[in-house]
Parts: sequence; C-alpha cells; structure tokens
Amino acid sequence: MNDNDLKRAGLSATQPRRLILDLLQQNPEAHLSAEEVYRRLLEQGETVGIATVYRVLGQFEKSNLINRHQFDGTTSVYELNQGKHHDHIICNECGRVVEFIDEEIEQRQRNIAEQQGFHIDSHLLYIFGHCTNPNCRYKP
Amino acid sequence: MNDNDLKRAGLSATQPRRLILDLLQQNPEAHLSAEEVYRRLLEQGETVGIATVYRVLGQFEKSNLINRHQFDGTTSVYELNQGKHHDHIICNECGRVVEFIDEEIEQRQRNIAEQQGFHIDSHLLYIFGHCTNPNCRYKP
DNA sequence: TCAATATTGATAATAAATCCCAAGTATTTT
DNA sequence: AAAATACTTGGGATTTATTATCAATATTGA
Ligand SMILES: [Mn+2]
Ligand SMILES: [Mn+2]
Ligand SMILES: [Zn+2]
Ligand SMILES: [Zn+2]
Repeated sequence: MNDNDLKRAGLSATQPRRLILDLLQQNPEAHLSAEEVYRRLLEQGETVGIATVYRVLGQFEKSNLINRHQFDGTTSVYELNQGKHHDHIICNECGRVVEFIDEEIEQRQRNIAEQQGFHIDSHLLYIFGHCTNPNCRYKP
Repeated sequence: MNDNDLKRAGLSATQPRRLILDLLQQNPEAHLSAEEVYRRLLEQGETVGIATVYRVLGQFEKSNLINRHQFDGTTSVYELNQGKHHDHIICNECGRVVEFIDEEIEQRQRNIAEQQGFHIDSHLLYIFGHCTNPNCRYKP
C-alpha cells in the first residue's frame, strides 16, 4: 500500500493519487508523459480524468515523489524519484533513455558555479545522440 | 550589411530576415524569445508579423546562424551563433545568464556516451541557481 | 456518522508555436 | 527593364500541452 508514501508527502490518500503513484512505482525505470499515464490507467480499466492526472503529477513533483524532465522540449515526462540523482542520454532515433551519474561532472559543475558566484539549486544535463542498439530503428 | 550572411546560409535577403539578423548581431550576448524579438522590432518602428518572426528564427536555427535554448521549459530563446559552443548558468531569481565552457565536462560526456554505445549529436547543460550579484533581486 | 474540508473531472481558457493561403516581394529569364 | 517564375510575408485560424474554473463528490477528523 502506498498510502503511507502519500501521507509522508502530506497528501491525502485518494483513489487517483493511489493509482498514479502505484503505476509509477510499478515502473520505476519509466519516463512517462501525463498522457501516457492517462492511457495506461484507462488500459487497466481505471477512469481518472486527464485534468486530475496533470494535477496529481504536479503535486507529486512538488513533494518530490517524482521528477519531471523535458527531453523533447514540448512534453514533460515523469519518473519515480528513487533518491539518487542521475542524468540522461537520449537516442534521437529510437527514444531509448539511458541514465548515468558522473561524479566528475557533478564536481566540475559545483566548481564552475562557485567561480561564477552562484549557488546551485539544480541542473539539467541531457546528451542527445543515436545509439548502436540492435533494437534501435536508426539505419546508418 | 548582413545580406552576405543570409546568402551564405542559402536564404534570400528579405526585409524581415535582414531586420531580425541585424537585431541579433547588434546584441550578440542576448538570449531573446520570439516575442521579445517581435517587440524590439516594433519599438524600432519596424513592422514584421509575429508568424514571420517565428518562421525566420526557425530558418536561422536550421542554417546555424543562431542557437535555440529553453531555459524555463516553456519559451524558446535564441542567441547569435558565434561559433564557439558554450553552456549556461541561469539565476532563478534575477534571470541573469552566465555562459561557460568546461573542456573536462565536454570530455566526460564523450566518454560516457561511448561507454553506453551512443554517438553524440548534441547536448544541453543548464545549471540553475541563485547568484550573489548585487543587482540580483534575490533576498536571502 | 457527519459536518468541514479537500479533491475530482468535465469543460473552458491559456500560451507558445505552427499552419494556411491570398497578396506581396525577390530573383531569374527573356 | 519588363515579364515570368519562385519564394516570402502576415493575418488569422489551428494545434498542442497544460492550467484554471467550479459544481459535484470523496476524504477525514471529531
Ligand atoms: Mn531518469
Ligand atoms: Mn548563450
Ligand atoms: Zn536508438
Ligand atoms: Zn541573480
């Protein structure tokens, strides 16, 4: 039961919130858009309004249950926050997303920010390319 | 005259293109949204349709005369391409944008991509924070 | 249980960007 | 230089992702 997670986040345990958090906890590796969350709930026979999906995802983000990304500049995707920060490589051809964390890059960022008189709140690093995965629909 | 730059980019020298490229060349340090470009042209007494501003900025981006960024996830901003790649630190309070380039970060990215079986097309690194600039409207 | 409070979801509204196409401009040909 | 051709413009309509509104419904603490 994820009612506890909701409580801890200061959110009452409503059906839509349960369903959406469940979906994301069941797919901890996924990066899903609001529409995708909506579709999957429909597929499992649950009816939640699309407005509610957007609203709840926003609440989850604010309370740090999930993280939001914008790989393509038009649509946000959300992933379960598993505690450890990471950055992303995205294949422009097949859409595959690979996660990585590089302590050297993290450290350089801190140095640069300090040098420039900034205190870092967050950062965002996306590497875009094409992958050599056999499943990739890219044809050279 | 920047007609030559337009020619080199394979674009005919029309009045809107001249005006927009001029504006960006006159402000090589600026990161302007389409609406801001539009407003500034109006301010200088020039009338260019907003649809044209968007269209021309798109053409300029495609032909590499300018670069596009999305610091805030909702609105694109454009800057003159001065040949040298750089990344950005953005102040969440005052909006100040500082540019930097760190060869060590660039190199790490190449290593990571290779390790993961990717060929890099581009990347995007924004550091968000708050600055200690006296002009910053942030109050601790 | 029940009243007080919070949440939902259908629909309307918004904002950035793109599409459409008739009228206008630039370029090429004669 | 004029005519012919090809490309471009700009006003308005359209799209797309997301947010706002608000009456109906669900949750919760007493
Ligand atoms: Mn991720
Ligand atoms: Mn810049
Ligand atoms: Zn791929
Ligand atoms: Zn600042």
